[in-house]
Order: sequence, then C-alpha cells, then structure tokens
Amino acid sequence: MDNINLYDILCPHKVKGYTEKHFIHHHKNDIIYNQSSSQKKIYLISKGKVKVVKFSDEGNEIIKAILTKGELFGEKALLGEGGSDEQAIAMTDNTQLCPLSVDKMYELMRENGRFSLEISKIIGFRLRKMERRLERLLFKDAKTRLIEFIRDLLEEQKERIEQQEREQSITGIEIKHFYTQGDIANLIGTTRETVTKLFNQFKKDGLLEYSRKNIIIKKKEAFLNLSSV
DNA sequence: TCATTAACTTCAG
DNA sequence: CTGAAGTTAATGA
Repeated sequence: MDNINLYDILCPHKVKGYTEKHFIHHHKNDIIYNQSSSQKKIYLISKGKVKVVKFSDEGNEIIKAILTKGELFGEKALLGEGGSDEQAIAMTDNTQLCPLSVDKMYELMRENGRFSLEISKIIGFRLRKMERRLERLLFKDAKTRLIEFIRDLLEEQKERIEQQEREQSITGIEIKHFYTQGDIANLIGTTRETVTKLFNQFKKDGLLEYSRKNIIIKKKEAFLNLSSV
C-alpha cells in the first residue's frame, strides 16, 4: 500500500469547484451517517478519529474499522452496495471531514485515471483487510490476533519501515499508530485488560514496546516467527 | 486461556 | 482538574 496520499489529491481544494466551506465538523459520538442517510457520500478525514461500526441484532456494536487523518470511508456508497446497517461515528471532538458526493467522485474518476486507480486500490485493500480480520476473530486466540494485528500494521507501513531499516541501526523498528489499547481491543475482539497484558508480556520478552504514538519492534525476526497457531 | 470485575495509577486536554 | 487510558489482581468460565 503506497502512501495514502489521497488527501493531497482530493481535499486541499485542488479539486476544481471546491470551496473552503466543504469541511464538516463533528463532536465526539456524533453520527456521521447511518443506514437511513439517503445522501450517500464519501468522506475524507482531515482531522480526528472515526469509527465505522455495524450493529448486530442484539444491538451490540461491531467495530469494522477505526480511521484517522488522511483516510477515507463511506466507500460503500461508491459500490452502490446497500451496506445498510453501517454507521460512522466520530470518536473525537473536533473531527473534521471532507465530504464528496458519489456523483462528484464518479466525475473525478472518469477524468482522472490515476485518481481512479488510487481509489480502487484503497477500497480493495480495505476489503481484504476486513476479511482477514473477520477470519481471525473466528479462529484464533487473543494473543495471535494481536500479533497479526501488528503484522498488518507492519505491512501497511512497509515502505517507510524498510527505509528506516536501511538508515538506522538494528535497535528497533518503529510503527506509527493512533490506536489506544482500547481501540485495539475492539478491533481484535478482546478487552482492554487483555491487550495491556499481552503488550506487557511482549515487552517482558523483549520483543516490542507499546506507547500511545508508536510501537517499537525490538526483535523483528522473533516477532514474525511467533506462534501462528 | 481469557473475560470480567473492580480498584488503582497515570496521562492528556 | 477531570475523564480517558492504562495497569494489576482476583475470580470464574
């Protein structure tokens, strides 16, 4: 996955016909859209954190993704899919979004092949990622799920990390992230406490260290070779 | 092995 | 200062 530099392509008013006023602001827990929003739009996050959730019949929420600056959501509208029971909710105050109507999106895609390609890549990638996540939740234990979650992050930041490996000594690999332990717990279907415990266990084993902004992988090889059930 | 509860400490805004 | 995040331990499925 290359840089998700969609933000550069889309939002900074490079898009003709867009004015300053196309930003939307949300507060924490605001619903950005839900099943009944007829106005289907694609959103690009320019500030804050957003979760895409779905509610089961019992009413508990299943978190499908947690997204942040530069990332895109609402892409189901593009596929014409009735991804109906899906909601997007702001997780932070002062969440800032760029909405794009589906029509505008199509227009852009028609006019600009490069843009169109980027979008398909992102959507494809997202879908695959979600599938993998679901599979994991069904068959693996919490520890494995966390390991694979981190592997996904590694994969996503591959280019940046490889460059880092070349430039720096072998003391560690830095994965940047924006997840709290609670977020991670939600995404891998476990509890905050368990995530804490696992991170501490990894730390004790000298494999990696978690902090709010990054995860440092100390022993990549050892980590990658960890139990894959 | 892990979720749950619950009490506690630390952190960020 | 306050609420959120993170930690730790006990308990039980």
